[in-house]
Amino acid sequence: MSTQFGDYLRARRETLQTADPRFSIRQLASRLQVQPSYLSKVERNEQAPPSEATILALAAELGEDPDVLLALGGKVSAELRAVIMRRPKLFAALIRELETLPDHAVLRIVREVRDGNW
Amino acid sequence: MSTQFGDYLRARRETLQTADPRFSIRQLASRLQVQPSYLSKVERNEQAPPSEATILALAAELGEDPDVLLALGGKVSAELRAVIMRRPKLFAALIRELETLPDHAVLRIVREVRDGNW
DNA sequence: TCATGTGTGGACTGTATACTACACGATATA
DNA sequence: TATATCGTGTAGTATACAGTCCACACATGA
Repeated sequence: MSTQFGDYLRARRETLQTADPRFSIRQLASRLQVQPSYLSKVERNEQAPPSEATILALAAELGEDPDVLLALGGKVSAELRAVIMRRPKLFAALIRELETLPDHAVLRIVREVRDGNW
Repeated sequence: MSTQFGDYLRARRETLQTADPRFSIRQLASRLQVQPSYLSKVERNEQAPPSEATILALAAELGEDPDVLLALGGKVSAELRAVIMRRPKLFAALIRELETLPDHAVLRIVREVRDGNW
């Protein structure tokens, strides 16, 4: 298992906690509407990463990028999946093509599309 | 529910069956290593679409595009998800940017990347 | 010392997923 | 008229997912 999620979450939460007691497991769990013991287990990788909805809430609370946190949890957002599934052939070809392309090249595409050069 | 999957599958299989008895529910199910009653239910949308593995086997048997069939089943392949999860921020930005871009423009990107213009 | 807050342990739960097993009646074939 | 093949109906199942619930021990501050 990607034992990453819990470690990452714990590190991030503990950092925030030093400056703000609202980031104790208990208080954070309460805002996420889950049980503290559950969150504790997730942080210690005793429990698989939460659902997409909970991870998104978590990202919002921790000020993290939702897509990154979802990826750490082994997920891709339903939103992105929906975009792909609308034109599966097209996006499958694209993603496979870009798999090995370096970051800066992909970013250039993103920017050019955004600037309307297409 | 996307009542599409079953209809599509049934139509495709029946077409093939007219020319080749190997495409009866029973014989096809046998090659897929599932029960015929299960496949029958899937075709009549009485049962949710199968797992990714079974859909991929189905696509191979029917000569269909795996990504398209997966999409009809409401899924995105683990392979593509893995590519996204390796660079979630990058691919999330890209996919959202391309969401509304017309097919031909996306295809142009695919071709240009393939031709090494990046 | 007592209330409050902290993290954690153990057991259990509801729902979904992805099927199987077996049987039935209809149809076609020999 | 056996035999085989067809599609389908009913019931049941194993596993994973995404948590809950309650209890415990420790620490801190009033």
